[in-house]
Amino acid sequence: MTIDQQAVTEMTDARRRLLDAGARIFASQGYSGTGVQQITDAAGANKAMLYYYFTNKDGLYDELLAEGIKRLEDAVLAAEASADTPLPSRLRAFVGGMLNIVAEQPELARIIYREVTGGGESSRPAIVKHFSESIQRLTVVLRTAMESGELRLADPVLSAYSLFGMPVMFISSHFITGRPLDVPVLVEHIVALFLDGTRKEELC
Amino acid sequence: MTIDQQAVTEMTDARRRLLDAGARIFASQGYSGTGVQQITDAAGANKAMLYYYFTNKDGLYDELLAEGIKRLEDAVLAAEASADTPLPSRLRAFVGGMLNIVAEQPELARIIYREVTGGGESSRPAIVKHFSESIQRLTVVLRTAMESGELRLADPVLSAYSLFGMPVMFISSHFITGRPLDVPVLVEHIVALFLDGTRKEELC
DNA sequence: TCTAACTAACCAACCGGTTGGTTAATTGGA
DNA sequence: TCCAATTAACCAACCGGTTGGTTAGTTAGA
Repeated sequence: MTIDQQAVTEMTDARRRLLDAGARIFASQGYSGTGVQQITDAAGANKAMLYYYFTNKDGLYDELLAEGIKRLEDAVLAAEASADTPLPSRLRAFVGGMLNIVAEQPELARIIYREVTGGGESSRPAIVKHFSESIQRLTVVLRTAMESGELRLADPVLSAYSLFGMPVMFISSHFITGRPLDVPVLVEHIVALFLDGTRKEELC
Repeated sequence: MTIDQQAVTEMTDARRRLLDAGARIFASQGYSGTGVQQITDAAGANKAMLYYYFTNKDGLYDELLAEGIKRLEDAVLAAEASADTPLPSRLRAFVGGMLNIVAEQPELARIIYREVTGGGESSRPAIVKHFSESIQRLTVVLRTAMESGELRLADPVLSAYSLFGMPVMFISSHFITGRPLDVPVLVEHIVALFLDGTRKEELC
């Protein structure tokens, strides 16, 4: 058992180490700012191993992007498990999902959000696709809520972008300042602001 | 007159061409993704000229950052000229200022926002400083409005981040999709959402 | 003549990517 | 059971090209 496990887990050990080192260094230095040698050194592997497992630098990067996107989509699906709960809790699940990934997988998250916020050097199709699908999915939720009278009539697409922008802002700030994210507090604040605004006197 | 103007404007002509080309290429490819040769070729200048005028690649980049930050701060100051107008119009001035710079100086704006959203390879001090000052300035406005009863009591710092995040999201989306920004519509939408939220039934 | 503006040619270091080959385990046929 | 063939995993050395940066010298206008 121990032998088999070692055989299975350690066989592709270098591969995993390359992915981990790549995630760490790409996250902090970006794509062009990171050298292949730097990754393989950090992974304790020979440079040729990167080409053996990932064909080239882009291959490693793409696999990291795919891993990150999969994580994000899992969170979206989990949030959609709350599809028949009231709108506020659905929004909480969505926003909380976004923030939790950053807390759990900060390096993958940073790579992804660098691309999402236009920091990428060339817009990767996989990112653009995921991003526009997320906005669209959120748009549908909001439009439905408008039609059922839960939300007032407004442009659901613009509303989706705005809601999306708030957690992204906190995430960006977390990356550049290094300060921790208090997820429950942020979720509550964002959803409350999105639903009820900040003005005291409301038009009744 | 023409001679003097030419002397003044054309003397440092290569310098300006380098700045322009640098802005264009850094904006689309990022710092590490851009080569010095690429800039000087695009500027129609010899490579050594970049070192003559800016000492090194970083010098050019820093000057572009400074130029962009100055632009942003001019806009903030212009927005603060409306300091004694009602809160909604002050917010409109602030958000409109952010969006207008993107429309007017898209290349400088993209370089700046790449840094702001954590897309930079290393957090440049000038950017972090400008960013935290902007948030702080907005926080003061919101806190004052809360104390005077215009806004309901909430965390003014979190509210400032959230308000900031909305235009930034539209800006990011504009950079990656290339779709134009409809500034007046976005300003109206963002300020309305920030003040009154999206919910239909309000608690009175 | 003096100096600011400009250039061609050059450099070491590094880039992403390849090569040819070694090692150790796995497989399959006699 | 034993051995030959195959395979996955790994590595040192190297490739052509590009990087940021330098230098020594030229041009042209005041």
